[in-house]
Amino acid sequence: MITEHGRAGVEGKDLRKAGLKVTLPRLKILEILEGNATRHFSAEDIYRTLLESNEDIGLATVYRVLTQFEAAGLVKRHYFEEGTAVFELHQGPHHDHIVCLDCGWVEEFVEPEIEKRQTVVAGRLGFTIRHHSLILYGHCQRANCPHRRRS
Amino acid sequence: MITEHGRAGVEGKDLRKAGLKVTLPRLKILEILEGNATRHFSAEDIYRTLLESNEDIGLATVYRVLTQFEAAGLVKRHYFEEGTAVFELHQGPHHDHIVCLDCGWVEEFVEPEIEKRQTVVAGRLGFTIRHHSLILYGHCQRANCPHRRRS
DNA sequence: CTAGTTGCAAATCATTTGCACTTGC
DNA sequence: GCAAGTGCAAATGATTTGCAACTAG
Repeated sequence: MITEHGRAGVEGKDLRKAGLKVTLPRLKILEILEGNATRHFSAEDIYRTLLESNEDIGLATVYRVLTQFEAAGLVKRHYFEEGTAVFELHQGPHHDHIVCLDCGWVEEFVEPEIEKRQTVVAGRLGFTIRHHSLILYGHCQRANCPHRRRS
Repeated sequence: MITEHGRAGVEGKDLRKAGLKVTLPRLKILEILEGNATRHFSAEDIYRTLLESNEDIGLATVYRVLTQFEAAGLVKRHYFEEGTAVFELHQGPHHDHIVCLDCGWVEEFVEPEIEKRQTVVAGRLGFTIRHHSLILYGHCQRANCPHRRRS
């Protein structure tokens, strides 16, 4: 169950393990989340992709499934600055994100020193960290990125 | 114009400087934002406080004013995980936040090494950073914090 | 069989907008 | 006086929920 991307794929058995029935909508949504180029989707993104594949799955189901996946730990939900939640398959180690303000492209990264310092800071302030959200916003250099100006 | 908190207060002249008329709603909202204990508010928080002070100011105005303040650089808008935006007077140097999952208490902190590493990471990935959002979520140790259990 | 799922429409929540009525300068 | 500002109600956009019909196990 190692996919061609070198990532462990998620499938039926994982759903069952999470106490969820293996249904077509769930499998299709998982399939999309496994994504090729992109690994970060809004509910709307997924819904649109399903429509394009001529799947008859409602937007409400997409939301319900994603929320259940999140509860089961299969998916992570992020709140980037565009106001709509973004979902990502929760596999591999923890990482943070950098988002391109021009084209929406998302890169993942890990910086151990940053992680470490977060714990130190929290301790200094008398907090016990449960999780965190670090998102960098900037401009990427991808060829197809439209360098739109924004203030 | 140094307040008793040792922070430079924002007042009428700052509004004018931003090209905004000095009106009662704007002054009242500024006053709330200057806050004592708390410095982070949702639009609803501010609206509620206004009602308690028997001010006849609509929620729509609160949103409009906060958005204008943000555009003028007087206020910063944050997206914490509760789905509603949080506003903070934009004074003093940049800082990040740590939020208590139990009581919603917000602390600010600065960690130069983290800031520095962010720039390095961005460079490594070919991004130019415009801004970032680092929020730690955990449990504080304040006496009045209700240590509610969550998963 | 039957509890868990789904699609659809209606409901909710946060935030924005249209409009006629004020008010600062 | 008049453009800018405001209150209220209605509109919007994202997400959730009620419910009757439908399937996985």
